[in-house]
Amino acid sequence: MAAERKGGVTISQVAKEAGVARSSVSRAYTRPDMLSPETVERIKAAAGKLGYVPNHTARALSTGRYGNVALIVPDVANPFFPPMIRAAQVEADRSDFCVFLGNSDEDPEKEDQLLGRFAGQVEGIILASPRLSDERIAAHALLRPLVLINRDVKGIPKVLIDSGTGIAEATQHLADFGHRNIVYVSGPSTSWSNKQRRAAVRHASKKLGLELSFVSASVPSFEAGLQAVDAILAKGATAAIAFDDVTAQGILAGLGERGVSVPGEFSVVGCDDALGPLTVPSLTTVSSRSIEAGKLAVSLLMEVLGSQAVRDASYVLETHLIVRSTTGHAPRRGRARG
Amino acid sequence: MAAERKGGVTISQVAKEAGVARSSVSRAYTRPDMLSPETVERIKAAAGKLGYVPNHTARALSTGRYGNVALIVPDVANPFFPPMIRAAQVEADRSDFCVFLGNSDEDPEKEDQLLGRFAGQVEGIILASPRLSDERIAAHALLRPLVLINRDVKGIPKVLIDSGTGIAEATQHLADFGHRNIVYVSGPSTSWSNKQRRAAVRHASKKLGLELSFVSASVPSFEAGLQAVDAILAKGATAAIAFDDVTAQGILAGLGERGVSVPGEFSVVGCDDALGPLTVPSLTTVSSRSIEAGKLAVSLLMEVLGSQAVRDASYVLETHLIVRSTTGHAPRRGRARG
DNA sequence: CTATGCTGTGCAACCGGTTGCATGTCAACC
DNA sequence: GGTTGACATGCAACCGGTTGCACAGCATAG
Repeated sequence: MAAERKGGVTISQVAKEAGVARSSVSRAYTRPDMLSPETVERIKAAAGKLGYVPNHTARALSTGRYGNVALIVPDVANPFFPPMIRAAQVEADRSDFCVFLGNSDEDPEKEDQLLGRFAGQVEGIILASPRLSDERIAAHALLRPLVLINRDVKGIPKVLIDSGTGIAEATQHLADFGHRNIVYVSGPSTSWSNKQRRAAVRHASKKLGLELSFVSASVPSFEAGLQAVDAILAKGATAAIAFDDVTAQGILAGLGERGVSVPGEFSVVGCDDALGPLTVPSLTTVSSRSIEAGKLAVSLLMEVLGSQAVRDASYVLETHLIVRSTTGHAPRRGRARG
Repeated sequence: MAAERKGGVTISQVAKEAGVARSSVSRAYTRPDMLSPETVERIKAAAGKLGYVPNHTARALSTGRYGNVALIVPDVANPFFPPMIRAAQVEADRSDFCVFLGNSDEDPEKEDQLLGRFAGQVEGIILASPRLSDERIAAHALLRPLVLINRDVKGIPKVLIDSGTGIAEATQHLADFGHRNIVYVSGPSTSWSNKQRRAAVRHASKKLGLELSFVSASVPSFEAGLQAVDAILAKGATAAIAFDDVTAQGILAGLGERGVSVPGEFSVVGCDDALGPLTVPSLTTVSSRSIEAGKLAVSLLMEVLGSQAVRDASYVLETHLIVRSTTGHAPRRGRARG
């Protein structure tokens, strides 16, 4: 309870107060079993009296264990990431780790820089949906423990969200509703997730005998979705599966503008469940499991830090379709194009 | 380009390589003007050859300048915060600072803990919309530089988003459309922003001669908005201003369920512009300026770090109404209740 | 030609912890 | 009863930088 001055109480002050050596104070915290119970007691009492708090930084310097991890994402403001960040944060907390957050702005260069800046003060790094090349990722992984989310690089531990399963369900769902001609509105070509989703919808359509076309919304945004609508309608489809929810919302807005009712005349499926049931009408989508991914990535990293051995573990999270209000029966006859 | 081993190159190795003392290597980076240009040159060359990178942690230990700041928010996943976090991140980056992110889960206790955990390794902390008591905040501020966002504690530098101006515009906007009876759907009672918004709508209504009632959605969530709808309609109002966009979305959904058309029969205004134009119909709302707030808070913190003197600066950000599609003319006659 | 001052560099202490090793104590064992 | 060993604690070096001070070299002033 003593009034602490700026900078705080040090181990030496506690040692003096308790009448022991500095090393004993240190051990009272790190290996109390090495000391007699009474000594520990006495030291803790002195520490409490002085308001001592171990200095994270000093400890890190001598042990090399920083007690920090970094999480780097392409865009904090993309609704896909915040839940993941939050989960990672909570999980790290359970191990008494602090989380550095980095925002790469979708820029590989920036990502590289951040990796460097954090390097000196974290024990491990989690890279979510990295835009960096496989080579650079591998190079960084050589220097310090790295865990990837939604990226598959040989030899590096990773957590993958398999949106393929959910997309397959979505395709089946549309087929069940009688849709015979659908469109996949694809996202960034460099995205691992986009590749996976595209492949899944193709595979499922083939199996179900649906006619499938592709429309590209190079960046996943509301505007891109909006602009894709004409191309989508031109394909003569009655339903669309979008790369993500934000794109899907754009598509919905575009359909609205053109007087196409959803789900009466056209069905739309999103991906990532980034918006929840918040929208009107609420979007049928594929669960993202980003929360579990964040949590898992941290615990995987902790595992790697514990034993050097774990290298190259992979977790794959399956996803599922969440049916809400933007999908319904295919219109009786292929609808007249507006 | 030399192959670095885990742990990295140290100042001593560079010193040996360059044939100088360790202190000179240090000075080559921190105060090159103290050294002859050739010496600096030689040291940098040696450093480059060895792949030396100054160790952030060691430097922090001896200087007390950590080069890190912490940002603590109540809920990363609340769409209000990610843009702010992102902006803070970017701004910190410009000063070569790294950002720790803390998530308090809306829990004062947790917030206190985080503050403690970060204490040892950051130079300053930004507390966004804290749930902590004024006393605890003041206590922490005594120990280290603190900047607040959306909280007004005497003597502590802060950035306030004045949603009052935007709310006043919203009220005027509704009055212009002929609404005479409106409802404010309030948020958490402990929230500084909620108090402010409530006061603003009251003040504006009085000035404009509008009839105003209150409905409480204790937590700001989609469900809370949904559940508030009956109470709102019971007031006989033709328009509602909600504490935030998420609540507003809930209200829209509830109105939809009851067959009340928006904006034909009822107008809704949100606050924070957290969802952008993504929704259908797009929400009329009050800009949040959370991006500027994040940026400003960091630069204010940097200022405080630079000179001990700045204490107790305040920035106030005015907000404005963003008109989209959920507001319109009041129905001719007070609508028949559903 | 000696006193004075400036410049560039090195020495060594320090930041606040951790940890290998040495020392001292005491009980158990042969 | 002296040896052995377990246990508790202290000493001092170390982590990788920073920085006050001392000192050497040289130029300028008196």
